Amino acid sequence: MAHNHRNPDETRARILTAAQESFGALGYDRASVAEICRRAAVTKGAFYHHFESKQAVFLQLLEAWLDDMDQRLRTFELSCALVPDQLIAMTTVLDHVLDTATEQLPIYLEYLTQALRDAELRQLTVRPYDRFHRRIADIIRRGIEQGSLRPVPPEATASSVLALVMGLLLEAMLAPDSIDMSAAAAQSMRVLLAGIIREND
Amino acid sequence: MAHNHRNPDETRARILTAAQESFGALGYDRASVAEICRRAAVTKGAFYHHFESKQAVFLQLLEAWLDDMDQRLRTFELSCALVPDQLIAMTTVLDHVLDTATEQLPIYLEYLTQALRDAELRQLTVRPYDRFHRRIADIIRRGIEQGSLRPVPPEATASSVLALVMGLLLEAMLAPDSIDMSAAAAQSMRVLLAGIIREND
DNA sequence: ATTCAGATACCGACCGGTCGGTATGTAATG
DNA sequence: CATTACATACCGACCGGTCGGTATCTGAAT
Repeated sequence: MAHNHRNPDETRARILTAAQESFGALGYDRASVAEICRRAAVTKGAFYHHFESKQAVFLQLLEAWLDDMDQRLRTFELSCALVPDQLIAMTTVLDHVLDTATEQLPIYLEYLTQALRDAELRQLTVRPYDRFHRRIADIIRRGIEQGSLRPVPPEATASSVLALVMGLLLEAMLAPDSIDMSAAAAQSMRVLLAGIIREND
Repeated sequence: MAHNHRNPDETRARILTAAQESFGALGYDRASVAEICRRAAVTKGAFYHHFESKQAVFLQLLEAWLDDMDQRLRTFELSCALVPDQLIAMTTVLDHVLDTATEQLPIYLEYLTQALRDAELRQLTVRPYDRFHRRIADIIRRGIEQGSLRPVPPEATASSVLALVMGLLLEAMLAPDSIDMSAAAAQSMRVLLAGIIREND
């Protein structure tokens, strides 16, 4: 091989990138460590020097992705004065998700199914989801306080919003070429908002 | 073995059931043919006598599931005079999915993830999905005609409805013990409907 | 400035085990 | 007796992970 000896950071990064590509293309089980190493132009020795196991690599990727999503959502925390506008604006996060991760999303779904079978892994996966949920519920609460939303139940409504977002994501994966995602997302959010907005005109 | 020699139909059914359980519990890749056979109290010979491959079994289960869903949705075709009531009623399909298949839900997710990667499977999955979509769009069109819905774009709104349903399904898998699913689904649908209903009171 | 010890980074052959699938046999059925 | 319906033994590919070894670097003692 002798690609660029002695650059542990870059080696690590290459392994992670290769793993992400392999997982996305083949799924967790079918993406073999050998394949990942091939793609990263790295030997198994290097792989197991930097990571404890195949699952550890996947976990790292998953956490990084969730952190990225969380950070992105946080940027919209106080972006708009009016809550409805903010929720509409947040749908643009979907654009990024689809742009950068359309290929990777299936493996995160698959991992989710595996996490559902393991109590420990489940917690790890569900916690960020709950964070999203709480964040959105807070936003809705704020909207109710400021009077831009009707007094809907915040938690249940947050569930609806999240469900809508997740569903749109699924839809985009199933029919990626059908329509403009950002428009569809904004439209859907507008429809849903129409039901909870307090009309003051 | 000598369980009940010479009952091909039952053997076939047992294999399918065992496969569904195994896939649901372990996922497609980890659910080995040997494990499926063990669970079905059947040998590999029987398995490969009745089915061409492991994937063929998987495909059969997938088609059966999609057909079942489609049939169930069809029963609501003309159940209610008013379209909003009909859409609310249709959320009860989610009850069935959750009631009878809580254990099997992961495999449904796996159906999706596999379909996302495999072109052939994708078509197979997308077609019924499109059918659902068209069905709902028709219902919405009917609602607009009968005046119970505002003149929203039917296709886009159908996407929103479907996305909401799929998202709720995902949510139920993530947090199955959190709340009553049927209530949450109906509530979400009501919120969404509030945005497209024509108020005439 | 040189040496050298120990840590770090990496190599690649190899291991036990599992996998989907097959070849071949045999017993029941019609 | 031909066909169907299984059973059993087995195959080669491949899997995640290990291990003994090597190359490269760091830093402290000389």
